[in-house]
Amino acid sequence: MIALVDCNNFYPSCERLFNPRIVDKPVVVLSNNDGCVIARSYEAKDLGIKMGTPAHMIEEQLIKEKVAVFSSNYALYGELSRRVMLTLKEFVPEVEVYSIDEAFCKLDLVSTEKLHDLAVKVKSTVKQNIGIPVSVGIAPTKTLAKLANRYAKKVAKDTGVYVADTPAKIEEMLKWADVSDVWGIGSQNEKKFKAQGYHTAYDLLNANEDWIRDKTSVVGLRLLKELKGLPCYGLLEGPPAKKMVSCTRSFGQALTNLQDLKAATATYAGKVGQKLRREGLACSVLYVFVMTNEHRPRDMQYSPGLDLQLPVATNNSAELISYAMKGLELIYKPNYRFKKSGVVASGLVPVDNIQTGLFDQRNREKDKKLMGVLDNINVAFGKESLRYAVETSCEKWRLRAAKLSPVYTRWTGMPQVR
DNA sequence: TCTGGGGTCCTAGGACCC
DNA sequence: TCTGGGGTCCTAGGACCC
Repeated sequence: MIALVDCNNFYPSCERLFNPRIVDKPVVVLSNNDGCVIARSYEAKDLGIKMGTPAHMIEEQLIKEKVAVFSSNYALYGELSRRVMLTLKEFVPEVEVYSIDEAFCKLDLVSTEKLHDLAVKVKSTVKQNIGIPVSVGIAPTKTLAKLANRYAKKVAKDTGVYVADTPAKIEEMLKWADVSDVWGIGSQNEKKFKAQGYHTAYDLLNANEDWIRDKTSVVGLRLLKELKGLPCYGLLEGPPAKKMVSCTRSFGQALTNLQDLKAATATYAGKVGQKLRREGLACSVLYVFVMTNEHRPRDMQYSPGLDLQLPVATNNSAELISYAMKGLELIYKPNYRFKKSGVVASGLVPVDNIQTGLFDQRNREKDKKLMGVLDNINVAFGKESLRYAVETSCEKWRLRAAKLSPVYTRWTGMPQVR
């Protein structure tokens, strides 16, 4: 059996933890740049605030309904997530951290009678130790466990736990679930399934496999098997090797001139370097892109990108920045209002496995030391203590984050009592 | 009237996830 | 004026090889 433990309204729950005044109030958390709503408390959901709604479109409602609004504070959420996951690992040895707010746990060693009690215990311990409410769904496969978790949240609310360990309990859940509730069925496939007359997850059990295969490829077939209780996905312990690393951002306001774009994009390239070094990886392909604002149809649109093949795989910020700048110069055209740019590294290889080039001029040992120093200084003295000149910080493109709460889990973010 | 077969690799685009 | 960011997987089709 597999459990899916999922934090309830994770980001709002994190904000509430250090701000008891908003415990019963509607809370929303905004995306980067304070753009749109990406997390809501139950109270905010009840007000009809939808996921992904642009904040500026519901500004009046937020004020009128006295909704507590926060910019996203990933440093805080990441730390609380880490603590929740540590607590889970005290109960179960095999835990797959699936995302910032959920984890699969393998429960093969737990007898059937004890599953429910264990789930209840996990839930109360996380609440007691960390302060974050979670729901637990238990079932024979990952896909069913996801569904059981949803069922626990929406139907078995009193306990927040649902154990789908018998055919009857699985059937009850499948008959309740809309096809769009199933893990792996997004909006496109929802349309296809419903047009064919499949509305609930239960309807899918008897669906024609050739049809499923034709419309949704092997992905759909696996999903079907999982719904029938035949596991296709095992527990993945430890994160799988990364295939790409990126840093892309919308700007606080549109940028037109090359210098501003360079400043922003160089910063992203530097960040990519940092991330690669943290993972012990180097990249052999670097993709750079800029984008105009597609939400402004009357603006001229131009969203080019360019792949650069690097002669020698690298994670050196200076080198990545210089390639990114070269790419940017090639794709840049004046007079467009650019809203976003980004840098994506792929062709990743472990650093100790880099093929050196015959004509390579760089002193890579020296580079490595320099990057080590750069990273250490930035860890010790805060994020951007040391950076390359081209990464000039600039109010024009800097993200908006007007409603950022403190990182309460750091010394500098501790609430003070006067 | 007739135009092989089998295979690999790469890429763009679509769909999905949180 | 204001609409997020970071990922993964699969497929079809083209290029290329022998």
